[in-house]
Amino acid sequence: MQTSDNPVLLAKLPEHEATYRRLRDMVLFGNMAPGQKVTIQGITQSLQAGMTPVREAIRRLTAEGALELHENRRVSVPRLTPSQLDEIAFARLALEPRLAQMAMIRMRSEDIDALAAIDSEIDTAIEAEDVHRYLAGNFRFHFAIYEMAAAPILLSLTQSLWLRFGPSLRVVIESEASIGPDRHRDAVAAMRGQDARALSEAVEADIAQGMDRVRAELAGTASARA
Amino acid sequence: MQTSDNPVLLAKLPEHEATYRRLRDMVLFGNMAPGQKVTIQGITQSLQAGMTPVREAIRRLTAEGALELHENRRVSVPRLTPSQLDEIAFARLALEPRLAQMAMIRMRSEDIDALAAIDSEIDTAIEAEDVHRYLAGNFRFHFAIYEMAAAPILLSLTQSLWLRFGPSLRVVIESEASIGPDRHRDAVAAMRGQDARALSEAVEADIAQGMDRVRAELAGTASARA
DNA sequence: GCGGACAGATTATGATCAAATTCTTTGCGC
DNA sequence: GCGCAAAGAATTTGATCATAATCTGTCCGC
Repeated sequence: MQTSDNPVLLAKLPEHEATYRRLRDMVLFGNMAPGQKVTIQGITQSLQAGMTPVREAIRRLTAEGALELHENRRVSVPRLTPSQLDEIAFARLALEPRLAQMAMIRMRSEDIDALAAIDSEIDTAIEAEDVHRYLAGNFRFHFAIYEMAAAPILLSLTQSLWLRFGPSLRVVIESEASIGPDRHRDAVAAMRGQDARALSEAVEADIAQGMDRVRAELAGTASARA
Repeated sequence: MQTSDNPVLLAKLPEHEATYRRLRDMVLFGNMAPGQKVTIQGITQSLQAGMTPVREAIRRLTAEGALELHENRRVSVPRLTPSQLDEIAFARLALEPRLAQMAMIRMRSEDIDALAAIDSEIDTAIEAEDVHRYLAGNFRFHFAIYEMAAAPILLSLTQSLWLRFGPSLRVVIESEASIGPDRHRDAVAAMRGQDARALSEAVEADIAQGMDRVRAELAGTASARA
């Protein structure tokens, strides 16, 4: 799965692929709210695309868990329950530390430098309070690592998980909670030292921290809506 | 995801859903060979369906990893590499024992009886050398358990994994290797005794056994093709 | 309340266009 | 004259669109 989204190559993509990526990025980077309704005709107009490509993109995202079909055959952005969030946390903890370890073995010094660069971009995004760039940077940081693991199946499972909690991140960011310790920096340090154990712990801590923030915010909005 | 495929309800399904399930079952139960080409017009004719439903079913299966898109935008059934098989085995071992444990807690005595019944159906299918019924029974046994875990996200990840190694099962069966000890019976016994540890071990052993058979066969056909 | 018509949205079909593969033919060199 | 290879035509396949048919939910009138 291509995550680098080079704009030069993006022009030559087939319509359904371009539509898929635009919708996916909206889901991934907090541009869609949990519970939001998604209509084919709505997307058709807002994205200036035909009906068939939109249909396909929606089906694909639905299969990946990013969107949800109701019995009425309506489509919406899933609203996570605490129990589902636990499932995601469990699966992420099972997959992502492994991916990171597999990646570390294959990593060159220059790859680690690139990761550090991404991480500092994230810091500037945080300072500028640019939510979209923060989320995009965070995604790039994690998947730049995971892609080096050369484990396409585990990677696609992980991508599916990120798609599922993506919409919930928006709310987290809006609350501007405490950022906490920088687990990315710990991870980079562990990779520099080829310390598998430390890397695993850094990734686990990052996941736990992120999921906890979602969990807290989810509880907040749930009570607010009730 | 509906796996019980009740034929009464199946008539009322929308075309694209029915097409999806037929294709999915073909993938899952060894009716498609790894490497086989899948053309949209070919499916249109063999399944007597329209073009749009077939397109959607293929897109959906592609998103789930059951089918593979090439750069030429052609579609085929993936041929697993040993490394990918390791990924699947790792992910299965991470997810399925957990699902089984979650399911066991919610299980009633009658549910366990139903599982035992499925398992004996499997035995008769083996005696009759009915490959399709054996594979379908095996699938039903595992997912009857996993569905009781009430963990939809972990369930869909697991389903994606089964879709990926489904086509490779055909070859395994053709070779009619030794069946080995019946891990299903061990699992049922563990559930009867509410023994989480034993259940986990039975599931792990069943997965390891199954994956090993695929691995051995995969190595065989690889050398045969070389 | 109950029922039916209406509006909005989705599903499904078939046609049309574009891309890729295959096959054939043509031309060159030996 | 023979064989290889490149060019091009024909076929196959995929992508997109416009449209018709179907379904769902709602709103009005009784």
